[in-house]
Amino acid sequence: MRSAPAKPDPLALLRWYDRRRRALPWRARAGETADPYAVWLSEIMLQQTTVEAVKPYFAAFLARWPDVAALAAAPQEEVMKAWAGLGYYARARNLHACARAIAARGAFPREQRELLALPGVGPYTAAAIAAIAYDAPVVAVDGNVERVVARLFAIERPAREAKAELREQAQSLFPGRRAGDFTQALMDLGATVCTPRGPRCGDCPFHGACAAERSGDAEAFPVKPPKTQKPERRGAAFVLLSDGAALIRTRPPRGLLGGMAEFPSTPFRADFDPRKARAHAPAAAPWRELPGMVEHVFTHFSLRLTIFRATLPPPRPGIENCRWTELGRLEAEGLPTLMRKVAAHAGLGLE
DNA sequence: TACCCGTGGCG
DNA sequence: TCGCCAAGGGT
Repeated sequence: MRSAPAKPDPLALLRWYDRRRRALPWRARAGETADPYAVWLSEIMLQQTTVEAVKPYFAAFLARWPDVAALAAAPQEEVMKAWAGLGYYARARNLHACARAIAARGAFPREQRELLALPGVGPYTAAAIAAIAYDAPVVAVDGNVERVVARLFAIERPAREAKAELREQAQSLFPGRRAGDFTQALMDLGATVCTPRGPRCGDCPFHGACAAERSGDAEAFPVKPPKTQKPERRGAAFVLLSDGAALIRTRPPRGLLGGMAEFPSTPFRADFDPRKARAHAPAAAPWRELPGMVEHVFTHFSLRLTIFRATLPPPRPGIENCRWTELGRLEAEGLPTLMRKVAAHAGLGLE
């Protein structure tokens, strides 16, 4: 009779972490205490976002707003501009609201329940802050940890359906000390060894104690839900120029690209009718349809935009809900990537 | 509960 | 080239 498979040893993971932990700008060095502000800021930026994409934004935010009081005192518009290009703009809105809430109450809450009540802070982020900044005995479960745990225990259901089980199993691994290190160790393991594709099981501190590895196909976990096709939408954007300036406006505060600057545009729709595009133009002008389209892929649809361009002689007219921005200052407007593509397509630079 | 919400890099 | 996917949260 075969011996029972080894159980995962959490202390082996901590030993691995002590050797292989990543040095990250928001992470305290070994033995030092993390700054709650830096932990919170980084955790918000890292939501669904890669480490490399976050690094320059984190540095810029920390340099400009070195503590939560400074961020709370900033105009929301400035925060949105500084966030431009990072995506998921509701995060920036919530970040600012959260900074004001924290400044108003005087300090970061330490309790997970209070953290959870903050805007933009969900179950993962609350647990991460509690564990990393305050050493609370909780395991934060992000996509990395879900993957590690799904493999360790060969969980057959997709992560979406198995959230509760994944959290319970992750928490069951907690060794009872070094909570911040343990959570970050699981995440580092998922990011560098137990990767979505091509996991390096031979380098894993759980080698020999992982059910997915024993199955012979660790990569098959976590089980993926069936993929659905991404629909296509279309629309048009209008680039109006006059006397060295371009016409822009601010999008509504919620929804797609909420609160971000844009060139006046039609709604983006599956049933967009190009013949009616000109009816959405911000002003009467000698509009010319440019050849080609701007293509962009969002989370849940892909977009093809027709670009219209026109030039008006000075003086520049006032146009409702819009403003003129000098071409040299377009960069400082904090255009989201889609609108940077529009600018480039219209020959305004911003490649 | 499902759906909504960006972006850039990688195999 | 293109689908996949990364430290999720809000509604």
